[in-house]
Amino acid sequence: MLLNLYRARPKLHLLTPRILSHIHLLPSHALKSSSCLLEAELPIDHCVDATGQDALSRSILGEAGNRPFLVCQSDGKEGSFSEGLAGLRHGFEDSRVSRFERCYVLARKGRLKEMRAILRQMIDEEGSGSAPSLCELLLNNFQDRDSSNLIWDMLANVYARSEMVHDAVVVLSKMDSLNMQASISSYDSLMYNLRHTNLIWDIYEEIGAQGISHSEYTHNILIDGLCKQWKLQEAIYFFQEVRTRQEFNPCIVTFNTLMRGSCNVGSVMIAKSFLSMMMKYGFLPDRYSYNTLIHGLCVAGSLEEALELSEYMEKNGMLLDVVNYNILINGFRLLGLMSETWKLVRKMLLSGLKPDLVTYTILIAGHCERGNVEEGMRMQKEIISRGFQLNVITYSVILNALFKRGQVWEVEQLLGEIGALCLDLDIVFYSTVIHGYCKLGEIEKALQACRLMCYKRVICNSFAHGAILSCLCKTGMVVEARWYLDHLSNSGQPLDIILYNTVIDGYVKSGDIRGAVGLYDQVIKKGITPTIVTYNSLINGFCRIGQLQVAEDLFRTCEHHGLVPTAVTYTTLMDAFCRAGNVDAMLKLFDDMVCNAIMPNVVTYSVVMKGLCKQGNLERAIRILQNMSAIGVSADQIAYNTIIQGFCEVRKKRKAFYFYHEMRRQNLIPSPVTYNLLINVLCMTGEVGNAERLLEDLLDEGVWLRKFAYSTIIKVQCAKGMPCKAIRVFERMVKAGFVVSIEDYCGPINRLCKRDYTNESKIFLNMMLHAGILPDQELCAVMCNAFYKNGDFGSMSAMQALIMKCGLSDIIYPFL
DNA sequence: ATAGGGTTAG
Repeated sequence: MLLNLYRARPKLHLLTPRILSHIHLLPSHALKSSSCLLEAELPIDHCVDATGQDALSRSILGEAGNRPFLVCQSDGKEGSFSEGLAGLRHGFEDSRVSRFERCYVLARKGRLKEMRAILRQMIDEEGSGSAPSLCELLLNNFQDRDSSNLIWDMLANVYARSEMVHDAVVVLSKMDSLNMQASISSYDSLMYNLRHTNLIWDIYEEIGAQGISHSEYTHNILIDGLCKQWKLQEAIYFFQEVRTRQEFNPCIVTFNTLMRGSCNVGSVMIAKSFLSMMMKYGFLPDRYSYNTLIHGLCVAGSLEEALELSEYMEKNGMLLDVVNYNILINGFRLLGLMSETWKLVRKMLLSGLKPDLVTYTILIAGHCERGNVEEGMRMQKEIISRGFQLNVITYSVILNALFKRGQVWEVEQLLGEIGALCLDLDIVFYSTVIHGYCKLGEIEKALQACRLMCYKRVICNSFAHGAILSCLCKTGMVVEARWYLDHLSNSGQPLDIILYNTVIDGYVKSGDIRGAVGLYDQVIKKGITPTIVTYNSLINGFCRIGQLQVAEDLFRTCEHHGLVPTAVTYTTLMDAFCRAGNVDAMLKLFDDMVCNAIMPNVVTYSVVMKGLCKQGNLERAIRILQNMSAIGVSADQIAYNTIIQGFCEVRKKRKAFYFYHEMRRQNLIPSPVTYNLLINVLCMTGEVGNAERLLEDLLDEGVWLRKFAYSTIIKVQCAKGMPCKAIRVFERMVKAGFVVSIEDYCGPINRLCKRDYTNESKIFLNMMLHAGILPDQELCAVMCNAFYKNGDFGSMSAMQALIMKCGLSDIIYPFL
């Protein structure tokens, strides 16, 4: 589906402000006002943004659509859409009335299960937003009948359970106005479906106001909701309150819920105290109690205690189940101990349990995180061969790994597979894809995923906003990113610092330090606490414009604010010092960093090596390279390029090539920059032949080179009087698909003219004209002068004709 | 009940 939609969807423009204004989404600001939230909870057809307009969905669903009858509008005419709808409506009436009739019969006979099934089916067919019309139907056709209260209540109940909370509320309020009382079960269901929102309190109070007595579930639902909203304090307070007022008898589920809530906010201690409280109440912990605590311990990194607890559980006669094993395997994964996981899997198999999709997902995620994507992919194949259907979480994990590895082809392949499965893709999936494409610079693809997400009306959250913002920044649309951010902020959503960081960095990257500082001021004004990342970006911004003093001041500022500088902070400043030529200051910072126990990483070491090379201290640079791998930081492409560049700059070819081979021995793929450096150093030291051979070898290997590699050789060949070879390399360059410009011809022609290879320079000129590029005045002057110097007056007059034709003014001849 | 996504430096 995903890929199909990519192709089939009419191409919208880049994310224009008009569209952007419609993809801000409701969830957080919806929490503030109940009416908005109810809109937000609805499926796509009834989602309207704050202004009540929804241009994007109109443009997709057609102007008339408040229900997604996509088929009806296939010819694009509004008229036919409404007619089609009216026709469908008409046909519905009878069946709806007769089905309600059956419900009344069943209600009278007390066959409530069958009655519920009919309502369930009706609501499934009608979809969300159907409550007003069903209520009207009931009012018009079944007023004053027996069992009405029951039918209405069941209708509210079924809506609530089908997660159509808005419709459930419509039915309940209609009931209220008709003096019918709803059951606690309907209120419980509604509360449960609103448990992620503030409205949970409103419903709870409504129950009290209606004078309906609580069920055994009511309090538990409220406590669970508060825990889900990370409001542990509030949950505990409510728990104590109703308990002391003796309105509530807690059960095992209550304690398990509170334990999970405690663990989720990182307090295993509090969870443990609930466990003992539970036992004081005379409850024995069940499987859920243990699993909750074991999970909490694993997430907190206390794997040993988690293992002890699971042994204790086993000793108490409770066999470990798949969930339990999964929790423990995940505990190993969280500590990066993938090599230990097979023991648990084996134990699991020996006790007759089979790993499930969750087990595999944990294992795949773990392997991918440790960089072993191959093993992850192997497991993917294994689960499929075992007959599992992967779900959206597993796919997200794998996609994320592939994106991080830059394996675009595999990504596309997998997206195609997923598209064919008609999975319901969720917000995490989309933000993974958007971020992934963004990082790879595939902005158009990122925007496509963005549009698809909006089209599917998947409600955006902070992660997805972040993905959109970084996408905009990366395309150079910082102004739009800022606009988007302000728009989010104005709609009342509390924005997290990461979103601000993204845009602040966007400003920095576009060279707009004032924009960056301006936004930083906004952050402070709003009372949002900046993070070290905020400062890192600002420091980088000032470094880029050469204001090192300000950058250093900022560095002190974050220490004052109690923020701990990271390797990025140090490395940014170190690199700035290095560029400013102050290698000693760079090394001093490096020492400070080590003294402050901030671990340098591969980027830091590369900067240090760059500085040392700049100082001519190549031996020490080599030692850094050796040391870093000794302490477990493995050198990457750029680290090797740095040292190779160091040696190239002092023309030490042997050493440069030594590290090139070393790089390949480490299974690192040299980058185009590596080859530029090597070819350049060969050319600069007169080894044109070797440069040519290297080029040939690389091309034979299928290596992708930059234009620089070709043009460096061409220039030297021309300068050394090898025009024929130069022409051949030039042809290869064109054949490789590079776009050639006038400069690419000027280089060789200048050099050939200088050495009086006028005939050969004419070949380059012809190739250039053939490519549709006209010479400029400077090039004509160079050539005319060369022809004049060599007495080639025929060519001179031909050149004159060309000058006229190109509309260039007269040439000044220094020789005349 | 258990599994997935974000910002910064060479």
